Amino acid sequence: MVRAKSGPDKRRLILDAAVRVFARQGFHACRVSDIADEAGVAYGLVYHYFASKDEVLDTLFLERWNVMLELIREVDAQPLPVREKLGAITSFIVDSYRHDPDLMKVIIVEVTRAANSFGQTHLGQIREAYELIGEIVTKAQEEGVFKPEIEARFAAMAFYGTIEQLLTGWIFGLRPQGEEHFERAKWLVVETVCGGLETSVVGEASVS
Amino acid sequence: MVRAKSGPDKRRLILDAAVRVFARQGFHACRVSDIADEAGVAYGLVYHYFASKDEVLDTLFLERWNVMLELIREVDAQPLPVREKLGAITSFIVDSYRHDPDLMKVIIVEVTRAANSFGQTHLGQIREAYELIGEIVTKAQEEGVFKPEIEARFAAMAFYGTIEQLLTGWIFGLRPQGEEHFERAKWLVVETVCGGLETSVVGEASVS
DNA sequence: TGGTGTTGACTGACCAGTCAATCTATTTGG
DNA sequence: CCAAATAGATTGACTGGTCAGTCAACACCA
Repeated sequence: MVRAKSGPDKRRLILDAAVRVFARQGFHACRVSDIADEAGVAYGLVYHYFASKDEVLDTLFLERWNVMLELIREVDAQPLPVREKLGAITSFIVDSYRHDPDLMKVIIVEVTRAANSFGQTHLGQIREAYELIGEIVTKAQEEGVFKPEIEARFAAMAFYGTIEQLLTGWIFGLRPQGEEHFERAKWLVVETVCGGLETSVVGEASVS
Repeated sequence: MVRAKSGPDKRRLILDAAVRVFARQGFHACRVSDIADEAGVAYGLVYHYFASKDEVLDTLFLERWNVMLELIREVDAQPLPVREKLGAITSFIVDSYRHDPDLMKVIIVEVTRAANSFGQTHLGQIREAYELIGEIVTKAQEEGVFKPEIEARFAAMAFYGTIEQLLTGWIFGLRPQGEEHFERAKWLVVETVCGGLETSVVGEASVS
């Protein structure tokens, strides 16, 4: 249990391999042997570390999601303007995708689907994120920076929905990727959600 | 081939049963025999009307998605303010959910979010929706109603992402449902996406 | 020597898709 | 007006292949 010093941590090896395989073939379409092969490990070892194929996916999701929840809590605790708080969260998620697109693909594509069949486990985690973001919005409303007529819960949903759709666009290859796009996307998300699509200036419309 | 007058159209029966079964158990988790049983029809008949289990899902998705694309085209062609155009689209999708939640659940959970299997097959259709909404945004930008600095494609994505997240919330029981909520949601989507979350008035913030 | 890590062949269940037979309705021709 | 012929609709038992999970044995370290 001490798992001591060196040696290629096989458990980690399996998890990382699973990410690649799930991303490439999808959770349902891949076999456990694909994961083992990808990890360069015997079939049975997967079952030494995980109770089932499902548990591998669960682990991947929870590992990452909890890091995100922690980040949101930290951000929320700091005395920053809403735009910066939402910006920090957006930044974290976009950077997560930049750093490991496969993992984010698996989380977004496979877990939402899984929330259907097994595990209210994930639903609880997802709800938690909603609520934390909702609190940030509520505070902004109390400060008078955000409109009171849009419920905080709904606002949180719109914010998260925009980000998730952004990642989905990247995952499906519907949106351009690359350093510059990632950075610009961060600004776009915050600007769209906070400022809206309409021109805020009062002046009349000008046509070319 | 004439399929003439009456008789319970078995093909339709199978499709409707499939919606219920897919919504309840998920596409992968259900058996073709479940669909046949639910439809009160022999196993083999499913294969008389459809080439495969996949084709049943394909059919369900395309049937509905094409109606939506048509609606968007019609709305776009009319000379209405952007808010009303986006409102009409939102309305259509929300009403689709109200009318047949199971079907929308299947479309969103099994197709729209399935980047590997079905999403890939229907990328064209999904992209089409993005582009049509993008055109609406572009026109609004030309009229000076929408900001030019947020790319139309991104705006379309934020809009669609918000709606999809809304339905996802309903599907997984994370958001309250019912007539009043459906109607209010329509307004909220448009107000959030167009007007943004921030208070538009210039005055300073007031603290309680 | 005991415990943890590691192996991979094997099994038991499951299920998509096939197919030959049966049924039902419509058409033909006598 | 009816019988035979034709074509589609409907049935469900069966097959072939797949794959998650098991397990008994072996390797390596303390």
